[in-house]
Amino acid sequence: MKDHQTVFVEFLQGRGLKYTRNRKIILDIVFGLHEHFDAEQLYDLARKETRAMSRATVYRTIPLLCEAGLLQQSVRSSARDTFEHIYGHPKHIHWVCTRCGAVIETDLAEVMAVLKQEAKRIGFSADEIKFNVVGKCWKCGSIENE
Amino acid sequence: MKDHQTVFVEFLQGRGLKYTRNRKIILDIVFGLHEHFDAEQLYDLARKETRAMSRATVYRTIPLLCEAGLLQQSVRSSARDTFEHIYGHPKHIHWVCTRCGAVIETDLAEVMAVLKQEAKRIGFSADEIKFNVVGKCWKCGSIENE
DNA sequence: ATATAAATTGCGACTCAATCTCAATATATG
DNA sequence: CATATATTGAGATTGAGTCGCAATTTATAT
Ligand SMILES: [Mn+2]
Ligand SMILES: [Mn+2]
Ligand SMILES: [Zn+2]
Ligand SMILES: [Zn+2]
Repeated sequence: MKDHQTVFVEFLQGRGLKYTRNRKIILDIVFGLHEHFDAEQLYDLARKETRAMSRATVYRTIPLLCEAGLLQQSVRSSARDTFEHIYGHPKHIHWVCTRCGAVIETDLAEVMAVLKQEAKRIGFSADEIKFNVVGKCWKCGSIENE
Repeated sequence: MKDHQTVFVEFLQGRGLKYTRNRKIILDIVFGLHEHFDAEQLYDLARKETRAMSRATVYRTIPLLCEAGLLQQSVRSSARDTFEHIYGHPKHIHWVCTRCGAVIETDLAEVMAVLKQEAKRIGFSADEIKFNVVGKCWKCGSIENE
């Protein structure tokens, strides 16, 4: 399996785009982070690497990473898009607790079998899977009243 | 099964809120519509019923309907939240085509079995399910190059 | 190295969905 | 009717995300 940098470089080349210093910084942060993050967090981290980094560049790089199959929009939280790197990671379900905000992840493998069959049936070629379940985690579910 | 109006009235009562003329208009539109819609569309339709209807009221009523279990945020499209009434409707997967924008729906019943088991295992009480698959529909998938 | 063409960048203005403020109005209850 | 409380519309405000543009960087060719 190619590493994420190779994937990105090849993606950029195929589009006639350049693997620049700023894009490298962003890529490294994205694959160094192992939680969900939003654009602002990514910007803050990138700013620590170099002062020559603007929000615009961050916002412009995110869709490139998504189109390269490296990043994916995840759970939308408090009116912000959040993201997570997906390259080399198994697909998973997000269980989002509406009380404490926790996001639990569980494997999606079992569901994938059913899903692939369904995709074949309707002739759909799937790129991204977003499976979010909203409710209460085990901790918050037992509280109920306060 | 209670009708949606009863559900809403009881929900409002339980909160010490009132079943007003505007809320009734919005509820009726929401359950008269059978496609996904956004707040602006709902506002436009509500305006046809009465001029005494503001965007603020529409935006304020939507979360009430969601909390009552009648409405659910659906696929987010062109930077807008879209919604669909869910009360009395089976859960379904959304297959979103990135080329033509089509949203195909298929039943989620088969997946639900696996999901319920998983929910039990991690002690999560699920309220909403959002299962979106992004990719290309059968029509757009065969185009590829242009 | 120098020249040329093309892509990238930061800055800050801009967009626009969604939220908030607040005074006027509607509603429920007794 | 009187009182208390919830609702409402208008328009201001917020803020995530986008865009235009001139300056800069990068790749490639001479
Ligand atoms: Mn995740
Ligand atoms: Mn639907
Ligand atoms: Zn929780
Ligand atoms: Zn399509």
